[in-house]
Amino acid sequence: MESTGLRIHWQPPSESAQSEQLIYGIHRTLFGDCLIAKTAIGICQLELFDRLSPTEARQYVQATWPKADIEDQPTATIAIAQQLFCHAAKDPDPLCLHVRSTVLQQQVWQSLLQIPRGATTTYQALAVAIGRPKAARAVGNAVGKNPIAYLIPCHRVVRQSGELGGCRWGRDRKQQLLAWEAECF
DNA sequence: ACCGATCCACAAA
DNA sequence: TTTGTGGATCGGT
Repeated sequence: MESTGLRIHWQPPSESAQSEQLIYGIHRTLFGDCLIAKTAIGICQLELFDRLSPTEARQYVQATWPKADIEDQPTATIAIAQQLFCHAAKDPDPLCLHVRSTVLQQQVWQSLLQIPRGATTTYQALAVAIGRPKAARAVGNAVGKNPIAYLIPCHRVVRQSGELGGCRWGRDRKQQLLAWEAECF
């Protein structure tokens, strides 16, 4: 319900060479240090870490977007961090995402957006949903490349066997997010 | 050609 | 019952 306003600008990887203006900030949240980066178009990165120092953050963002002109500007991202992990966020501002993806990644990530809050699905089910029933593993790879934590809810995907499955930002964090969502139902 | 946020069947303990 | 192992699978680099 909170994802009513989520517009996504998809960009093919072939355009990855172009340089961009990019600002970012680190913010303390319930789930660790949240790194948020955005372009003029929208949020292009949203990742969670146990701890992320300012220098690490800068290096990390620069490594992810080698051609971009980046600038630490937390005042521009703090509002996003605040509205994200809050039950009572009423009238959340519509957010815009700016993501670069392959065709499969776009299919998979769009499927992720349809998993309701508090629910989970499996890598296998996602594979079936996009018409590639044998590609569970490739789907897992695509899920694992999601650069927008929480808003594109990759944490809601578990193994067919019921095991938790992997997580780019650590299994603990995946577990935390799921527990939190189950709780505030 | 190699690597994965997978899955399944089947063997061994 | 539980744990381990090997093979199938397939997109990304």
